Amino acid sequence: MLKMSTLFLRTLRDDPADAEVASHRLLVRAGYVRRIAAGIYSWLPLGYITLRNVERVVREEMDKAGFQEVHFPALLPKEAYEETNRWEEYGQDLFRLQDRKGGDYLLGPTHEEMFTLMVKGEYSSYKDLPLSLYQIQTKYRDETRPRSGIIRGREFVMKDSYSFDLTDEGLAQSYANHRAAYIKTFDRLGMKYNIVSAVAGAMGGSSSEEFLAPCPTGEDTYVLCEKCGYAANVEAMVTTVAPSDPSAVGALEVLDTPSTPTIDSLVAVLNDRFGGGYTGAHTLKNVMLMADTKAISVLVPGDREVDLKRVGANLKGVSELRIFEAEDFAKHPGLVKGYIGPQGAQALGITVYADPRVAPGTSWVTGANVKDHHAINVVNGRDFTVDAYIEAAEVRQGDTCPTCQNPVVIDRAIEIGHIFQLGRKYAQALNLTVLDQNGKSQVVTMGSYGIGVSRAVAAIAEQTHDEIGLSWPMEIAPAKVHIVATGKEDLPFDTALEIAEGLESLGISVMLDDRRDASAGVKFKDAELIGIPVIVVVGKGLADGNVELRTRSTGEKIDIPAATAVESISALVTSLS
RNA sequence: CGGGGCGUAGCGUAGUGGCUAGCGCGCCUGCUUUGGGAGCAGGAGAUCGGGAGUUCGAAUCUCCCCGCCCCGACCA
Repeated sequence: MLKMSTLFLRTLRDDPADAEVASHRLLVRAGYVRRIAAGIYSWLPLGYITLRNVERVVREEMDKAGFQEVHFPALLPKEAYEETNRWEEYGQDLFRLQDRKGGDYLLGPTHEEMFTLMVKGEYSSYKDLPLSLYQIQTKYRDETRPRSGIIRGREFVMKDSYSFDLTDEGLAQSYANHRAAYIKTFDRLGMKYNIVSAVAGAMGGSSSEEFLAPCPTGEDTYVLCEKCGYAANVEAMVTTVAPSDPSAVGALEVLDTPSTPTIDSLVAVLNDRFGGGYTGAHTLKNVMLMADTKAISVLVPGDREVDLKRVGANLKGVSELRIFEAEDFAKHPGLVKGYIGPQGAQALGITVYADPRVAPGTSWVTGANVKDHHAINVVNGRDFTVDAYIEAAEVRQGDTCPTCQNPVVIDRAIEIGHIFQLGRKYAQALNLTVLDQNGKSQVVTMGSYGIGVSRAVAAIAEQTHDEIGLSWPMEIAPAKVHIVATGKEDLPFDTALEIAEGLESLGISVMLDDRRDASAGVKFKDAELIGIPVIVVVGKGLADGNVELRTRSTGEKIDIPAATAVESISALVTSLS
């Protein structure tokens, strides 16, 4: 039983000045966490109980799914990470340190290497597979910009699992098992979430999905079709375009269009000359990018910007992507800034990528590759060649759903889980093989699955709080019932304690506000701020033999007889669970 | 890393060159009060983020450094 007279807790009347998002503000005000440094937090008793409750739910669901818990150190030698090249690749985000002998160590940002090596050390037969292992660990990433309190910290608690299979089909099954376990986990945690397609990324995994908790302060943007339920990370959103018939389009014509280096200026001149009817959507924007050391051109309709995140996510094997700079133009004298067209781009050694909207047969107004000149009736496939199609244009509210053609909405969310099929990258790099039925050595295929445990605490707070404070789902609240004793006589305090003991004997956790010196108002405010789902007030109602039962989330209040309070409270707890 | 804001007691803050750095919350003592962040009286608590400089005098002006928050870039 948590007794507020002795609980290590101090609530704050004012919002902390350095907290902006609700979860951060309220978790600090209600005495759950305290900031130690940017992105680094301490957990006070109430916060730590809540965090452990989330951990407990996650652990129970992983165990139920047949995954086995192990535990690695957070402090790791660099060797394994060198073999997979991540000592370098992870860059500045990796916390590195040295021991007294000058040996290089890191604080684990994720543990693919260690799991792979652990399995390699123990197993060597296909008969041992499939296998799924997990851990709940403190992870360290030296984020460029930690933010939003514990939503994006530099130290955070994560559940990471890894599956090991002989075949691709086996991996697909392990992936499905994890997906199902995640659904159960997040349902139990009382979260609203969407499962969205994500981009597998440069490592070539075939399937990847994110569990996103919708919330206005979330940092991930995703697309949702409210009609058919299609959901995708913005990077993974697919564009569908009806085919177009170019036969009616006249021949390419070059126009003298002085001083029109921007889409707007070009549209104005076109409308002036042809009597209107042109918009940015009729023009073709040619954005020049450097993909590592290669110059590429990306074609999008003139009314859309190129979304570099989408291009980067969909361009395989490119590590750095950036907009052309002055010196890049200097190296490509064939490109006339402001008047670039895709006609003949390949002859200049440029690879042409086009957004699906720039479909074969579509006709455009675009640069003529001559200063102050544009070309009209420029047809894809007739007047220029696209080397590859790639999702490149920004996604907008109202774009067409790829499965049902309904307009999609764009929403913000917090990423609380990510599952993906890793494939053989790590097993290959670290030489994790098993013998198959034929005695032949086979590289194992892996999946990797993560849940942000500490982040989930914040995400739940974001989704459930109201103007007056936190409001936890039953499963993770620091206690199920918060009993407030008011008045100056002993009776309410004695009665409250009796009820509390009665509940605890039924296995219902209780926080008892037994402070003699705090006024009723203070206790009520604290109870609302702390957010335990059931609040019981034992005070003046006792004169009529009653106590008051409140539901935190709805604000509903009813009087119940004190004599049968334990039963009534227990029933309410059950109904809210 | 680019842009913006900020740093004064545990928390929220006032104080643009001049007296002992002010106020509210919280904390301690006493009395009173006890169903919506009570009242009165007394009290403790601050090297004004750090360093250097200008000045008779610096929380206040100048320079350097550190830290924090927000937007963007970045984030297996």
